Amino acid sequence: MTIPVSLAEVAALVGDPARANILCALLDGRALTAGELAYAANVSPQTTSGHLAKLTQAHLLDALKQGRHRYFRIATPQVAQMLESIMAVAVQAPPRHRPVSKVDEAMRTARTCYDHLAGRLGVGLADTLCGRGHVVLAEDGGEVTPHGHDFFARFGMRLVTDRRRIFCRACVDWTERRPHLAGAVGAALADRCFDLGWVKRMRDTRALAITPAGRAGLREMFDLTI
Amino acid sequence: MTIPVSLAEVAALVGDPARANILCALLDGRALTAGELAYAANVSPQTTSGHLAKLTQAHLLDALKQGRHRYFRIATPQVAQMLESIMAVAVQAPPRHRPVSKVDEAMRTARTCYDHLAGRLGVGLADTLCGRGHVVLAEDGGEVTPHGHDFFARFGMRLVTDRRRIFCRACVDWTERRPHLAGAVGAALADRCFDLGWVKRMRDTRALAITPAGRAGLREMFDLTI
DNA sequence: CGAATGCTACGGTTTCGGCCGAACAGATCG
DNA sequence: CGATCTGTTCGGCCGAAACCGTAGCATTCG
Repeated sequence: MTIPVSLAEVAALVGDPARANILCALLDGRALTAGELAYAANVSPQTTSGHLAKLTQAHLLDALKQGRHRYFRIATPQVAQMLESIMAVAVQAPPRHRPVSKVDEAMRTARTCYDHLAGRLGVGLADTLCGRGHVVLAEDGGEVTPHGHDFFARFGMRLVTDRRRIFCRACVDWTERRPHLAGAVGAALADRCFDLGWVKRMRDTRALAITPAGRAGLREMFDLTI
Repeated sequence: MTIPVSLAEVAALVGDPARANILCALLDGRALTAGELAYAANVSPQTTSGHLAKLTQAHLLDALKQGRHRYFRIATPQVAQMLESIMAVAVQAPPRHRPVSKVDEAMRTARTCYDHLAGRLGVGLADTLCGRGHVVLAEDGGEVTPHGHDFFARFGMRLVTDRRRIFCRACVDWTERRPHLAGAVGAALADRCFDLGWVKRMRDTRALAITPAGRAGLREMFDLTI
């Protein structure tokens, strides 16, 4: 019975509100300092320090020392996927009171999800790609069609055939409750959108701003108006 | 900031040892009574009752009343996948002291994982299928090749092209630390093995017994000796 | 070299939640 | 209709852990 024990240990780590805030803040893949995370978690730096120690000891986070700062980031893609899957359950579990805040509204439009795009933007892209037969998505998997490979190449995406992350994966969007594109394909798509200057990161949030160029490009290439 | 809150709530539910035991006991997809779950969780029936109330209220479990018993089971495949992904992190997170017990040894050989096969058996099947080019597996996705479709048809599996679960999925095995077959294909493969009488469930555990017929069949069809 | 900054270590307080004993509600059976 | 079994509710106990204040160590800057 050693399995449930470690299961509970990891889940308990995520189960604390302050630590959940920290992990969510790191979900866009960037590395943040202990101070920034303390602000994100709404607790004092001392308390945050303790939490960060636990999270790194359990190898949920990586710590990177740089000068008098310490940068923390999600340790492995598995950890990010774990958090995603918990969120997928969390959003549809309780039909609870869920007030819409202003920040949430921006997040709902477009945001990063570890290394790919989510929100209305992410779901919209996935819809278009599905509708045109470039990809096929289901709740727990996905596939790029030959047409899709051609299209992605024309779009300027380099699909690396890595041994560890070949495939595209569906990730249930926790605001739209429908799948968006994740995995290697999702990451490449997001990279390309950043390179083209279609979207830009905003300060202090995972929400993304869609630039005018992005608006035009999305309409032209993907029939998409957000 | 409503997302991290619900994230923490769900994770905290899984984060209690007793509840983790309950969820693990239900991971093979069967429905168990409150009493059986109390035994599995190693706590009193009263305590278990409280835990079960919380889990069903959060829609992690389904409750089914039948006579004077109440049967509980995992509510949705998403919940099962969430638990799998947490375990995937849990096993590789701490290089901790991990004593090998006897029960664990049986589990390590062959067991069910929600609705598909895991352990040395599951990993071995995945290896063979990969090696022969019937499926391609990566850490976060998978694909059935045309040859694979033929082979599965010859093997007597009915691959339903359901809109919701088309694809095959890799599930990182927490004992072997390598992927085994999950998703619709994994479930169909497991079903076929049960139908052929190759494996049988054992009492009070998710471990599986491989029958003599199974041993022969696995060697003949899959070059596999467990 | 002192001062300021970023982070961590320690102690004490407080709150939260798991746990069991006892009592209660339905269902089944003789 | 009592006896028994399964499961739930209530009340009180107790331990674990989250939190902050104070203090201490490293790094950078004036």
